[in-house]
Amino acid sequence: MDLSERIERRRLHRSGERLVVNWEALNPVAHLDEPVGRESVFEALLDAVDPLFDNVLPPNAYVWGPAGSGKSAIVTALASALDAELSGRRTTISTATRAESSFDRFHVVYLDARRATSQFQIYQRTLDAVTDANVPESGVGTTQLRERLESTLASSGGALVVVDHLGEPNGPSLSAVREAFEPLDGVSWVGVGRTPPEDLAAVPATQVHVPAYNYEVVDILTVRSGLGLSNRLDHRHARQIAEWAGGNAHDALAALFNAAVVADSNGATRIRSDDVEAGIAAVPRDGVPVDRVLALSETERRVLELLDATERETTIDATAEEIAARSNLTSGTVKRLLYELAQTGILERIQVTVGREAAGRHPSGIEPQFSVPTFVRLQERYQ
DNA sequence: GATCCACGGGAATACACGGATG
DNA sequence: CATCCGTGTATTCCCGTGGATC
Repeated sequence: MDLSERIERRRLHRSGERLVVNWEALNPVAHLDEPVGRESVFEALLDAVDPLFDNVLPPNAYVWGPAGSGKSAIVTALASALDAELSGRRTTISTATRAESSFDRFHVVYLDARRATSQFQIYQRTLDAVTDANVPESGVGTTQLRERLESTLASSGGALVVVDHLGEPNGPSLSAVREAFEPLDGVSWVGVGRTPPEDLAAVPATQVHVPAYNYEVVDILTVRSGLGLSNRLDHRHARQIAEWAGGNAHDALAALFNAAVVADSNGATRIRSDDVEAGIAAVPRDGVPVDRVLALSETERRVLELLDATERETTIDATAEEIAARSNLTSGTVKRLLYELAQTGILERIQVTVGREAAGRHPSGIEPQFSVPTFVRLQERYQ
């Protein structure tokens, strides 16, 4: 640490200034109101929903692109902007004439398939978004909920439902969304996923391709760190992270977030090279986005938190015992959960040398496939 | 009483390996 | 030498139960 940095640190310490002034700006799971550098994709999306501006339901559509290309950032921004725009005026999209005061208008609804995993959830959350009335969370059948959604849509102005994160393990597929909304009048939907349309059956004809980021990742890091840090992120470091991330904005932001966590916990007032290295090292290549982990059930998240404090390089069996001892779950259940998490890609089974018995199938160990420090930090914040 | 869903528990299946068999 | 078999684990799959909600 050179003298000027010492002085700077002392000054900041005295003034109570912290490295991170806004964690939310660095949060790789959160999106800005105005995504950086995706203007042409925005235009293509607006073309896809263009009939809306003539008060006509647009055809269903499919938005697709690789991991970390900003699909979620774009569609969340678009959905809320469109909904706000359309809430300002009544529409005549629906043929129904019943005049209801507050929710008699067209809605644009954003659904996260990571959280709306069943057909029940899809209806529940959609209905909740288009009505002011209380929508039951359980105790009522899926059919009943669909009927209620149908009549609500008929009396209001209809809806465009954007369903993000399609085709992930344990989540609904594009065809599940089609089946859910096909029987309903007054709904168009936009599916969002990674799968190329040629690998899907019965894809909507309207498609928007979101290509991977390229040079824009540096800009994203610059904008985010500008909002989140009290000291400018060195451009060299931004370039280093972007280069490593190879166009995946999620991974780049996770690395930046981790670097900030390390630097902050060391009391540093700026992000240094070592922080960047550590931040990058904690994000697995071709890993799973942190939000998928945050969307898991409370029990699963607890297991993953405890897993972080567990010994590495040991068998699943031993890991499960250790976690079970610190939770109120049985080791059998923990073991099953760990296996399930491995099946969905959140953990990966690895070869392990310890504990190999003479006979029988070889045990394996497990390794997280997501950015652990990011998850742990966000998990704490969101509790 | 109905409904959805998370848990727990355990049955069924897959795999590894040494030894037997063709 | 290639396959099959038996035994012991690891892993997957499935279903009943109970909490929470309406």
